[in-house]
Amino acid sequence: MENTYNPAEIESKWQQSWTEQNLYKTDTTSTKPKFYALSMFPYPSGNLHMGHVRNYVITDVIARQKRMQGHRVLHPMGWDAFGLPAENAAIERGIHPATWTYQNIAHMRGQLQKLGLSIDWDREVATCSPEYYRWTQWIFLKFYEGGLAYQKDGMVNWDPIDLTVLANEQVDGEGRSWRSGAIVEKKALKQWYFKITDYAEQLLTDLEQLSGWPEKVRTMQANWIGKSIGANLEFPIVGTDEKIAVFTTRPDTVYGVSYVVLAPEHPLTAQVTTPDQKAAVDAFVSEIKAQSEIDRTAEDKPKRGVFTGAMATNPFTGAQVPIWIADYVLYEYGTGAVMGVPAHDIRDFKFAKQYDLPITQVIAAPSQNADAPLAAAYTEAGTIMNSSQFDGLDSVTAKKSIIDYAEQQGYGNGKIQYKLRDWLISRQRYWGVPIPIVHCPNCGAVPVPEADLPVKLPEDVEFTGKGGNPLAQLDSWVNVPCPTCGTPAKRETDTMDTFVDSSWYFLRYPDAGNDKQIFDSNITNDWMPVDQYVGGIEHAVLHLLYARFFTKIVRDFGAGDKGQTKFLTFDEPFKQLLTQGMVQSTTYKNPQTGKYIAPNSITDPKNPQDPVTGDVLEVSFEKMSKSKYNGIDPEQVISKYGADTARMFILFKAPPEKDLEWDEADVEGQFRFLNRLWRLAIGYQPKTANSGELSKSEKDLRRFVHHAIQAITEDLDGEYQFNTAISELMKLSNAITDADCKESPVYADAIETLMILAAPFAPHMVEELWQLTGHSGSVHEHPWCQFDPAALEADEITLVIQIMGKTRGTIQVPATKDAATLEAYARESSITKKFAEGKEIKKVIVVPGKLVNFIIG
RNA sequence: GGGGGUGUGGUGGAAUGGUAGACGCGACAGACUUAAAAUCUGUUAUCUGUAACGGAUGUGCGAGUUCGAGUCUCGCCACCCCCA
Repeated sequence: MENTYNPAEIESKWQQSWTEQNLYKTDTTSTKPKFYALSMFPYPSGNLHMGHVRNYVITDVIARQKRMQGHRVLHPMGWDAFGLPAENAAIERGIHPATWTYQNIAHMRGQLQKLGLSIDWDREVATCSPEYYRWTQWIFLKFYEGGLAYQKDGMVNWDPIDLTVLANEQVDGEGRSWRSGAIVEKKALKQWYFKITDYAEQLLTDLEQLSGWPEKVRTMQANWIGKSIGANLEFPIVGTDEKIAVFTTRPDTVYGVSYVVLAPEHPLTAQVTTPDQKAAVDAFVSEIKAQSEIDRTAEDKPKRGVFTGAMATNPFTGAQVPIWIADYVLYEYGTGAVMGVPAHDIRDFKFAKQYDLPITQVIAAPSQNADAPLAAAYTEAGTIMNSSQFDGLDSVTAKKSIIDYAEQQGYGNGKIQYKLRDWLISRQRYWGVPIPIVHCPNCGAVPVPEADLPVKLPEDVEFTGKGGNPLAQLDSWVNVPCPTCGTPAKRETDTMDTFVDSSWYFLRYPDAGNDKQIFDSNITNDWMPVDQYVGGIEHAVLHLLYARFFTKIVRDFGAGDKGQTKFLTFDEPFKQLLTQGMVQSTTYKNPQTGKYIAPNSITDPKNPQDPVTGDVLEVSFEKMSKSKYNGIDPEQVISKYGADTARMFILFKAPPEKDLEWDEADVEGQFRFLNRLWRLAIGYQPKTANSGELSKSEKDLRRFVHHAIQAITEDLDGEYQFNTAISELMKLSNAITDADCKESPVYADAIETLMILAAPFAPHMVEELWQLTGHSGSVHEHPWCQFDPAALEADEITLVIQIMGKTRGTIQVPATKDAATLEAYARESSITKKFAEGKEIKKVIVVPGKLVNFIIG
């Protein structure tokens, strides 16, 4: 019998064996309760990194434990396989994007398999395969049919490096592309959009259903949707019949309007501008086009604008106010026009100060010196003033009264506004899902008939990196007859944002092989919603919002002939969400030059110095990345210590939602623990039961075993505290080592329990031990342990004695829940006698099983 | 500026309002060894003390509630994230 722990050998052996046994094939026949465990699928960039490992190991432990607990588990994996890096590889290295992508998938699948994940590979999907994107196109057609996909001319975010359009969600706080990092430009283009704004209210209110999501993610989504309640008010333009509609969240301040602002792009801008202001306005408009949205709207940047020469009437006061254009007003938001109330809005206040516009206060601050002019905008609630019949109302009530009045008088109406804007899905790139539309000179935009799907990507394409979208240059693909009238027509050459692909993949896994329809709704409704979704916090807004949006739309498709009114029977796709923290590692940075230094060029890690300049380096933990030279390759860790050690380390080192600091010494610690576990289990012989009363040490060990079962089961139940679960495994292992009843069946039972409890965490090693210790079948099919509350009862307890709430010592007493008995033991103890000697005991607090507290005077 | 979060030993982190620091890492000491590695044993919050049992302080800071607060409440401070 082999008796040293050799991870490399046993891991590959069991990975192969499990595959041959089909051990992780999804159970589709039993009546067990279902559990859908899902990891966010990876982009096949070429190599697995530690973030992936953490993500998939967490999901795997959950899946394994749920299986042992008697669930039928769906635990699939796939590839978010469209996207720019494949196309860039094609341009740089002359490899076709498909070849590059499928090579990467094959390589990364192999890396994943080395982790010992209990994945059902029969359900693998790749979003770039025609079998998959056929249904992405089908969804698009349904969207189009339902008016949820539409084309619009718009000012779009243009990435000058990737030569494509980006969604708002893909532009970061500095106005840079999330992928290329280039400063995004504004460009007018006809683009395809999804009407996510139709679902804004549902996406907001249904957040309340998501009690299994981190509060943080729900808040971020709510902020992104950005609901505000206000009014559209109309300001007639003096000397014309036109009116300027403004959206405001503060109708209560309408009597304080001192000017009206149009967005520079607003169609009325050109119309109202007077001849003598035209030159200034035109110059300003062209200047604004170059600016990012962030620069235009940030509150701490100076606000700039130009007077158009025209005037508008405030319908409430009859006063005439100037019409301006300004950088901080965006055409896409609201009505593209705002009213300027300098006294009660920070930006308006700055603007008015800068251009010397009047500041009229209409809300009194509670503790304000009545005569002093405002030093800054007062944006809080208060009492209305200078507002005719509304004077004296509090501003919150006045908001509603003024909206009512505006509606009566025909000045405007109440309006709910969302910050969320429609999702721009057009991308001018090759490696994505072709939008299934043909543009016909007679019929306009014509959807490709469902029977003709998929519209396949052509393969004979040249990638030069020049001239934009390669698809648009491929005449043989572009030129097709119109599906309706047969006239020569042209295919849409835009492809879809890859976030479209990942917005519905979780609906496909339950019926991944279906080539007749997107999925059988009975099967998907059976498995969905996902019981536990695990992934990175970086998707808090983008992917998770889009996936929720898609789920609601697909739900509303209806199933017609099946007599169902809804295609999906649930509102939200992900019941529980776990956002795992980053994996960080040591970085060395030269504070003088700001450069990161590779660890292998540092001679003394305890006193790190720049090998070139000799400067003392800053040491910190940062997210692993190539540019910081701090990446740890999962494959190297696995080949050195084995996947089980890597799994244990990553789960033990930090709670799952927190950042994890990679530390080789801690990895070795886990390797040592697995070795101890190995030696412990390998030496035991199952004994036949000996009847009779258990000895004290047997009882103690049994209590320890059942405590561990309880603690680990609770740690894995919903809250997922893997770190404390593993510490319980260690404690149990320590207790077994120290036990002095090694011949007892209790001892054998303890070791067997330890193996079962450790199985989800270190699946290979435990499987090997299970077999070596004479068990048949896989430990992973063994039922999870049940704890016996009776076994937790101790004969003796440790009673804490407190005097005036301060712990003074402990005594061992026979276990009882009776408060009077416990108090009596405590009164008798030498501790109490010492501290309460000669004093009156005024009050006694007894917590059964825990403590006795004496209040003395 | 708004919203959310975090703050505990040398270190990662544990603690249903009930013995703060579980478990691990590191460090120190010892056993084994010619030696090292591996393994095993012990010590390890701070200050202080005795012959010995010990005592005081301690969860960012300051208040409060409570017999009792790392945990609950209020006010600060620092850092992080998201949105402006």
